[in-house]
Amino acid sequence: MRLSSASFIPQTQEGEKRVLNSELWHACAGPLVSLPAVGSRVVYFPQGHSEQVAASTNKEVDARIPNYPSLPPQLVCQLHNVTMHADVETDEVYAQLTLQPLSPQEQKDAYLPADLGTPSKQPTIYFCKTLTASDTSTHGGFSVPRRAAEKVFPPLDFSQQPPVQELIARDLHDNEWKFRHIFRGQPKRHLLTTGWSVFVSAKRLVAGDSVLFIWYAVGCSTLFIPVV
Amino acid sequence: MRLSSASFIPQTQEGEKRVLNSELWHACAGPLVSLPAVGSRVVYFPQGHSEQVAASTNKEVDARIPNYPSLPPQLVCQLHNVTMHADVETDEVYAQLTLQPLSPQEQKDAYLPADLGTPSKQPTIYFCKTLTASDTSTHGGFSVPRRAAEKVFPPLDFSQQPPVQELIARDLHDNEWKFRHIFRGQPKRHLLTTGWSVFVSAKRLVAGDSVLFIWYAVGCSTLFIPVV
DNA sequence: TTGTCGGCCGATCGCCGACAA
DNA sequence: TTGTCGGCGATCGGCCGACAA
Repeated sequence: MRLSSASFIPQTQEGEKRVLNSELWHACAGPLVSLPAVGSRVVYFPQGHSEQVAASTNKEVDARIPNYPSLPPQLVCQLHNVTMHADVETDEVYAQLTLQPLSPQEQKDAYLPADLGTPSKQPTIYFCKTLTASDTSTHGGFSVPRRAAEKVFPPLDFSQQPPVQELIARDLHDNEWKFRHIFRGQPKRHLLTTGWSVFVSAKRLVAGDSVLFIWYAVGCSTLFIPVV
Repeated sequence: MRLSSASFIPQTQEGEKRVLNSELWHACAGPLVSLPAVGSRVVYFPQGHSEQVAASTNKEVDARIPNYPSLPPQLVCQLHNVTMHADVETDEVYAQLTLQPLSPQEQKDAYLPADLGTPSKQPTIYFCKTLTASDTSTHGGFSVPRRAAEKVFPPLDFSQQPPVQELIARDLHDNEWKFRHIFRGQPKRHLLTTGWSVFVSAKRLVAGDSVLFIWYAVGCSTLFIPVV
């Protein structure tokens, strides 16, 4: 079971992009995941790390994390850098932390309480849906929950019949995805049609997987190209 | 550019299968590749190995081959085991050698001239073709060079009109592939049709890639099921 | 001898509202 | 409100010989 995500993010500046992707990263990671602040002190458990990597990759871990017999079970470290990543194949999010072990003297020299990390902020304008069999079949498109569409997608032009627009979104890897968003049927409902199946097959989504959309209202108008 | 291969190998016994896959492995590796015999002495160059791995994977090699500053530039080793492998994704062949470094004393104790390796024997009954645009397009099948088909494929029943049969082959991973082999057209030519496109997409073959067929005449008749 | 193409037909894709849960 | 389905048109896959390199 996997989670795919897309955000409607304008590519205005590098700085802004990084901030927005950080928000998408946290939205995918969930509210329980928090990252410690750069400069704070963290305790690193080599053995636990080895076991977790071995469990998640089902591979021998020796080649990646050499077994140093002299390594202590836990190390007090200073956090130098934090970068957010997403697996190229699965979109699974993970973070890379650069740690520097502190000598016993350094630990005494300037003791500071450990940073517990800033709690992850969930974006308010987003929705997450578990995909149904119909959503992932080749027979049709993606049925968008009504309140989700009204909250997250830019408003449709209801003077058109039927109301329809093109959505352009970007995923964690900054890939661009285009979706045809239409409001049709009896009773009326929001659907993503053209472009949806490409996304499903590219992300290898199956029923039971989840998809997450977030939206930034600011400066996005140019990205949503209304279809005449 | 990649090489895909398939052999028409009966799955009679484990032992025979191993021998046959060894032949397919050597056919893919090419005549210049030879493997030293188990028990012989080989010289291992850690630095050269690191550089080669780094070049072929385009990745940092530090994580896989730790840099031991005290490691000598070359090590005389005894070869304990040789296993042939093929990459699951690309079918690229490679071998895994288990080496044990010999102490200076051991090297002196029983000096034997280094084994230069048994030269790789190319199977006589095989053919290799570089795929054309037509071979890999979705429009049609695979055009088999006439002499290659007559040499490697089992003979067709020309009393049928057109002559046609089903070929069952196995690749290096022991996966089974079925191809419809037909002799038709004006002028007449050998073609692989049904089943070919599945192979192309599964192996992700493109024009310029090569495909290699080998055939063992002994005991293969049951594997070639004539289509009525 | 064989690489590419037009023709053709069947399978699949994917958009539509109907309908019911 | 929304998951699934039948209907259907459009597209694509893939088998055929024609033809020429």
